[in-house]
Amino acid sequence: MKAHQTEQALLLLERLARIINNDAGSSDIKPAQWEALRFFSQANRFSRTPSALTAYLGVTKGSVSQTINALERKGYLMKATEPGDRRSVNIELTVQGRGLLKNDPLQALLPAMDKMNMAELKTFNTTLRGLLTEALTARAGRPFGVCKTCRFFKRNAVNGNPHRCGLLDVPLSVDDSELICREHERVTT
Amino acid sequence: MKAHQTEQALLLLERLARIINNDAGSSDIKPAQWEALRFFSQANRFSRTPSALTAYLGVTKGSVSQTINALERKGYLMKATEPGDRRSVNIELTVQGRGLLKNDPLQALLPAMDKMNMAELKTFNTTLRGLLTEALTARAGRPFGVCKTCRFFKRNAVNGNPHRCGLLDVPLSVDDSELICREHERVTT
DNA sequence: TCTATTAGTTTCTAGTCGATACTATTTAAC
DNA sequence: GTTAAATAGTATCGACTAGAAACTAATAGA
Repeated sequence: MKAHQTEQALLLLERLARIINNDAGSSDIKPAQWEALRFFSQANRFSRTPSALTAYLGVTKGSVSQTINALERKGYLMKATEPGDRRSVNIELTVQGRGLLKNDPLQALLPAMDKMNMAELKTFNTTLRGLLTEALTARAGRPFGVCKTCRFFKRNAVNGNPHRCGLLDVPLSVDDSELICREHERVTT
Repeated sequence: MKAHQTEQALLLLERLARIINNDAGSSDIKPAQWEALRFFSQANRFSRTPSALTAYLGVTKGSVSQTINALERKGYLMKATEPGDRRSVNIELTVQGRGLLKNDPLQALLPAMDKMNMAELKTFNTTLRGLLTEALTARAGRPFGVCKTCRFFKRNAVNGNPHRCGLLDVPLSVDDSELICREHERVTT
């Protein structure tokens, strides 16, 4: 009985995954490019680099390099050498890039989510997080996550810059603390 | 507050989707080829055709044709002309093809699912089904599903062949009724 | 019968992805 | 303080994926 439900879940997940992953909408942006745009729009300043995207997506750096080049060619992001470390590249979305995200095809799922109430949504998220963690550990990936749920996050450390990252030992603005970080380690409640 | 949970759900879904969709495991089988294998292993005899897979995946027939050719080349399936309609092709997995599915990389998610109890699993499935339906109607896709949950399914119609499909007006074995059909329309309880 | 539809294939172009080999820069070791 | 190792990224190759468009062959309909 439970085996049947499990089978169903896998089947549903697989189909949903395919649609989410594959539906590039009507624009000239391919699925992998959408994922890059989404990531860079949500990553904090330590994570807006090709290597962070590489870790996030779990693909090789060669693939990421090409995807980023394609987006740069199309004018949706810009690359700049990091002053502190001239090996690394900082990526910033252009106005066009941010504009594109307003029509993200992933938003097609919003109506279905609106039908859920708060409790259902939370349960759903917990389940998804469990599955994601399982899948990530199976391939030795990092979970990523926003600063304020990280074990290195120090709230109200100094005034002026309200928060602080205890790992990198740098100040964090309120905006920073809402963004995704490659160093994120979930706090173990 | 709810907006935040929704955002989280989308983020989680996207990452999980990427892993599910993209993890081809260690074999020489690519993601799209896995999906084709999974489909043909679960499709009933009306649905083991290139066009059914085309509808299921929501891609163009050209892509499907290539994927099927690749699998045939590798010896995981066989094509045969349908006697009744010589335009259409019937696809049958080979022993090697079925053997491959025993090591489906999607099984990496099973441990996480085992942690769920029956009620959680059912809730999860309902949620997924809602999302899938939403996503499918947005792109005018068919839901597919197993015969016994179809509105055309007639239980115990005749003896000998216990069940029957009311749409195609053909007998169905017990095995048939457990398989996925392209004509499936969910019964509206 | 002539036409439209349906099932599939082929070819083209753009992009994805792993693997491998490569450059440039920083860090660590001695 | 130079040399070695690690890190960030790029370039190229081959296999695959995907949509688009042009095509063949078979069936269904007017």
